[in-house]
Amino acid sequence: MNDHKRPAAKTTRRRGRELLDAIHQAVLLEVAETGLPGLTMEGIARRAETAKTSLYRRWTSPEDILIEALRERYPRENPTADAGGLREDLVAAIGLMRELMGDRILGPAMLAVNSEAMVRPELHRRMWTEVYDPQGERFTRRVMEHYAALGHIDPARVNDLTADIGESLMLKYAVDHPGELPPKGYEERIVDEVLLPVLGVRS
Amino acid sequence: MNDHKRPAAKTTRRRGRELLDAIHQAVLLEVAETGLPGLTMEGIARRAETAKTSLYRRWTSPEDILIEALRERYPRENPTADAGGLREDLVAAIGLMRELMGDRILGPAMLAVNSEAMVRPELHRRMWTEVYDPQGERFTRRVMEHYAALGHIDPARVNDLTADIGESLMLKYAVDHPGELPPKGYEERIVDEVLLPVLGVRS
DNA sequence: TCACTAGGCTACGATGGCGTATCTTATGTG
DNA sequence: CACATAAGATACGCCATCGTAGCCTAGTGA
Repeated sequence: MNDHKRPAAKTTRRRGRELLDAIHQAVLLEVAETGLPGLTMEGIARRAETAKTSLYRRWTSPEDILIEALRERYPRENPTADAGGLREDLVAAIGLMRELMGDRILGPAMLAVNSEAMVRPELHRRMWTEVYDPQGERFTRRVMEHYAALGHIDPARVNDLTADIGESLMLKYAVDHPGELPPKGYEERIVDEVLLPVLGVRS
Repeated sequence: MNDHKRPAAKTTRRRGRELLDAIHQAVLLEVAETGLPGLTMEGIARRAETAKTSLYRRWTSPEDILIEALRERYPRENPTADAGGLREDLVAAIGLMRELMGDRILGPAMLAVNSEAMVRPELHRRMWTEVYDPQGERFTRRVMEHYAALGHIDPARVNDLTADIGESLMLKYAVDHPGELPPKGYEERIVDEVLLPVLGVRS
């Protein structure tokens, strides 16, 4: 059954950037579906419609592909502190996390990776050194420090613990409601009912 | 080399409770080490030093064994509200979570299960219906409601969000510091710096 | 236009888990 | 003490992934 002219889909051979993007896409979809431990070279190859050998030529493990994909795709948003006052900036900072969770591809992928990272410290370290660190992060804290410097809030109230509250509540929501996003207005509630009181801002 | 009395280790054939306990122990250790997706009938059998067939006789999947083991071993502590006043009770309630995290066997096992559950809603549901629900839980909330009923705090401040803060911060600590326990005094900081201000208790 | 390179295809033995069947034997009960 | 039952041991065919080898070919750029 060998045609002289095969169907276009088969004759077009992707290379370089195009192929790389397809593989990155594939590894993210794959990990979202099967979980990190279920991530396999064959699976990635199947989904990317490429050959296993092509993968082995460049990477030595599924995890390497994944980390590379994440490093490229992970959002590097620049949080504009002082965009709308303390309250709005806090809401926006926490909202960044919702955006990530809500991303149809990145969201589930990050979830899968992070849940593995809880159990594998090396992976956790790797994510920080190879994915998160290059970007910065810690938005909420930056916002808090900004307004503390302006004298709007007591600097003593800004620390590792208080800066973590917002993200931790979003995280817990994800843990308690797998596959769901927090309801509309959740960030606002976090800010109004928790963060502002903690920062000593009276409503 | 056949003594009438062989070495206890080989001649003693465990059954019933004794064997069951060994299997439960094995599945917990196993899942802590390999993660839930790595959990396998053969692995459990090896670790429990029993035969794979003995496992298949009673269960149909590694996960079933695990859930059963968790249901039996999961602590069913009765939170004594009103043991030492609002602050102390809150610290104690959050401390229950540390106890669990610190348990050398149950801690890692729960971690592994929960991280999988984030990605597998059915597992999440199963944990709630078959492990958590039978016990009650929601300690922090119970404490808060107790003192709200006494008029010590504003009932309006007690809700799903505020009741989650303590556990969520402990959870985030676990996520950010795999394999570590929060430092001594962490629960106290959570209560003093976050919960009390949120509940409107002035320090 | 031609040669080189990157990508694609197939096959391979190895490993390890799956779930089942079959047989042997220890152990507590009646 | 004999027996029914629960536990242990061994073996099987099946399947998926592993990582590598060998070869083929499309696309690119000199």
